[in-house]
Amino acid sequence: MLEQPITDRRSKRHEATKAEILEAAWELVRAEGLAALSLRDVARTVGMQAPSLYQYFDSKHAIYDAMFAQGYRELLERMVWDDTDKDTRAKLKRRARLFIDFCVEDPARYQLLFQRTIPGFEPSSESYALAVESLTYTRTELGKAGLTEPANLDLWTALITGLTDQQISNDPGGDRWLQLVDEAVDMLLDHLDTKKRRRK
Amino acid sequence: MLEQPITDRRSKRHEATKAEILEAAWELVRAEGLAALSLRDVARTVGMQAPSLYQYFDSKHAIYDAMFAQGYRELLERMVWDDTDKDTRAKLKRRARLFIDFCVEDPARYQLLFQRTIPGFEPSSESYALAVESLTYTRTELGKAGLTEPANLDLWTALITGLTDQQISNDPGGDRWLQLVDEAVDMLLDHLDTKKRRRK
DNA sequence: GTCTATATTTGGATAGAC
DNA sequence: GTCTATCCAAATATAGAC
Repeated sequence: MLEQPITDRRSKRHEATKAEILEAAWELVRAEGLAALSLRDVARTVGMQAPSLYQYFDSKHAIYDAMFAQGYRELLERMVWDDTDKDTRAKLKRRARLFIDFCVEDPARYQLLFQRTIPGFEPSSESYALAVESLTYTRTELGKAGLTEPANLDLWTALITGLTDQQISNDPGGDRWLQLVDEAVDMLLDHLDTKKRRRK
Repeated sequence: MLEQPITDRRSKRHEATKAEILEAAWELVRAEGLAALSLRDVARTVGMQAPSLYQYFDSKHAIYDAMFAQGYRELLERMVWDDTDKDTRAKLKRRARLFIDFCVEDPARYQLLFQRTIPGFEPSSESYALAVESLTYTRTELGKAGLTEPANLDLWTALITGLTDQQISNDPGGDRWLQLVDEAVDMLLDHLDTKKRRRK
């Protein structure tokens, strides 16, 4: 009897406000840097007073945690969306490009998801599960393309994150390293082909 | 007449204390994370009160700046020290290994020197000059080994920082990506050889 | 050159009124 | 659910005594 339609409407409003708060947090983090986020700023951006935020998030870390989860959900979504079958090389190049674009378009997010830089922050197990899922998914995809050996997967991740890192650190907004993605993937695949052939 | 020997002794002592402060800062940063550094902690570690530090450094950022310079001086020193002539491939492998070891052995220093993560900190022009010098030196060395084209140098830096980044982020204390350094360098050099041969 | 005392700011978080 | 008021802690930095 207490469960009325109004409850749904309320919780919907609640979720909407949470989303609004997170959007403000992303905005600030992109502008001021990940570590510079403050609750007062977030509140001001959404037109609230800081204490009101506690109706939606238990702490500042809870906000980081929600952003962490949101980031990985977005990445997973893009990967699944992109999942068409095609020539292996072309597919791997697109995969690489998809990941690098995702990182480069929002360095603050990259920092949050892939680097350990906020002192004291660790994702909740629920959020962390999303990170694991995205890693597993990537591994499966690479496996389908013939990249199965652990060492080869490690070489892949090193190459891709290296391009990402350099692009973000040394040419933000440009494409100096983005241009090299296709060549880099070819280099890696050629290398693995040669390795295989030699072993026979 | 005012320049007496005592002045030298005093300034020597002063420099020694500065060095002591920096050593304490490194220690803390390695233990607590780069961003977590506080003047109080530094002072306590060297057995001082926080305000006394201002006799040696104008601000917290000045400490970061001195650490930044120290880091690059150390890197330059190692690079020059390692500078023996030898087979090109072996030399490049050693160069790669030297850089990656330098980064991996102190992730906090890596963060300070190569990533932009402390909000508001920018190295002074004197310190930045050391960063440029180390980059120039590296480029010269790679040039001697035949790596001259900008795109190829960019591919090199991407590969090396990628290995570094993965080793630090995903296997701290281990050698999962360190093991791959030689293979990665071979991969890159083979690729460049092939490229050159094809163009002829 | 080091200290104590303190100013100042900032920011996370809580209590309680409305 | 939002606010005001406030607490508390931490941290940079300065003033001035010794």
